[in-house]
Amino acid sequence: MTIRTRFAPSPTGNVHIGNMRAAIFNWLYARHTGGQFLLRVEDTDRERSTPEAIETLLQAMDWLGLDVDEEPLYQSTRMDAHLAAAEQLLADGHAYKEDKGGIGQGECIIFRMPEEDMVFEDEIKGTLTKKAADTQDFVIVRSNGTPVFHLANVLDDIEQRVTHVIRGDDHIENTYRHIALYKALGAPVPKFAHLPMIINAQGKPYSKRDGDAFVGDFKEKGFLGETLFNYLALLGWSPGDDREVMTRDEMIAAFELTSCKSSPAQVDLRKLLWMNGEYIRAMKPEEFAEMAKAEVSAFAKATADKPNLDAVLALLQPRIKLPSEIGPAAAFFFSDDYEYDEKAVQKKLLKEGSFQTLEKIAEIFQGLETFDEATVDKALHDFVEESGLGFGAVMPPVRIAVSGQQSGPDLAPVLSILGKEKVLERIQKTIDRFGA
RNA sequence: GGCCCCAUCGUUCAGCGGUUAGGACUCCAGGUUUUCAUCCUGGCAACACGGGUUCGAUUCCCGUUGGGGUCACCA
Repeated sequence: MTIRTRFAPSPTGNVHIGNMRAAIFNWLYARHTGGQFLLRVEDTDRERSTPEAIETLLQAMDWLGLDVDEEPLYQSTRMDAHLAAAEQLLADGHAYKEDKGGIGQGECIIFRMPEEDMVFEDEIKGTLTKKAADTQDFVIVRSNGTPVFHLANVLDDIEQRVTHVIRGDDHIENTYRHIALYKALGAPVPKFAHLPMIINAQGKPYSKRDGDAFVGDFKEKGFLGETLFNYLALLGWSPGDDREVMTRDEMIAAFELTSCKSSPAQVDLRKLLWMNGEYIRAMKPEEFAEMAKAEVSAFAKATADKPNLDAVLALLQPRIKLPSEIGPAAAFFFSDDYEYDEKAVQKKLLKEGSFQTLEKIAEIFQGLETFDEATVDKALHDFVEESGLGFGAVMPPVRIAVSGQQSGPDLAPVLSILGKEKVLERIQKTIDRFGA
């Protein structure tokens, strides 16, 4: 039997990472078993299920690489089928009508829970049981004639021939109802796997009400889809060994429902950030350049004598964890208008001998035939040695002079990329400005 | 409150009766002969508690405590 899993979100606003994590596990399991991964959009709440929300959802899935094997099923198209099933349930004596009062008017259809105790084998949690006395009949069709979640959800899972329902463990209580529904409908009961919740920094599960942790937020902040996928996959699951940064294929190969944990996990933004850095460092230079394009577009093309962009990016790639760090780090390469970091100036530049040093360095650079990295590096080292000043007295002033910063990539390549002329110009400018 | 689920370093993932309880993130120290980042080395840091079962429990069972879920004509 081909395994079929599904992701069944209601497109009400943004999808939070708890939901998306469930989607990832469904996808991973389908891919691992060579099965199919399906999408069902539970858009029966017309108020909140807007086309924009659906578009946002689809984009988030695409960003994470969660490809589906069949056209999405839109639940709103299934209302007739849902109601027909409710009528059948009524006819079979599995449901009855009642006026429960309340705001509604008239009768709703209520499903009759079986008298027996219930038990099922959860793929993750193990044996789960419920006494008949602890279950209650529940509404499947509202008095206004619309189907309720439980009915629609089960019917659509039957329609999509879902074999494994993998969802958050906040659905455990629902599962007893759903199993009863499957049986009353005469449909095979799928396997269930209940994932532990992902909790926020306050220890509370993410929910629709949470104002943060939307998938799109992570994209906007510059996290890569691959990073979030990998990180989320590791929340509640592990390959059983010490691997953490893994390729998609490795995760697919290693994924098992039985190796999922059943205790909740908290998102650690610091580790996510670290992992993003890992993915960025692993990028091919052209991929990194593509990503950086937007970050440097503001200044990289405007300058006629701009330095080699590829060289700058090569210097930056190992140093950043988010694309947003590229712009600020690259700016001084392209603009002479860089700001001088006040603290750096105070601490490292306005020191005894700094300006004499800068003048000497300028003199030495002036005499260099070529200005490639190795030459510049040698010149710097030779000067340090001959002058007896030490690196700490030489490098910082030079760095501040050409970049305004007290930290950054290795100095020699920075100088080489800027070019002799620019470097001399900037050293002179710095002396004029602060050395008087 | 009833019912249900959960419980290893601050976080995360290992451990599935006998281990110096391991890896990763974070943090700290040192190194890679300028800084920051990377990289390398080392370090700090955990089995919630109490009973059992057992020659022996982090591991199995029960209870306590703590956390969470669920009890809708929401999904």
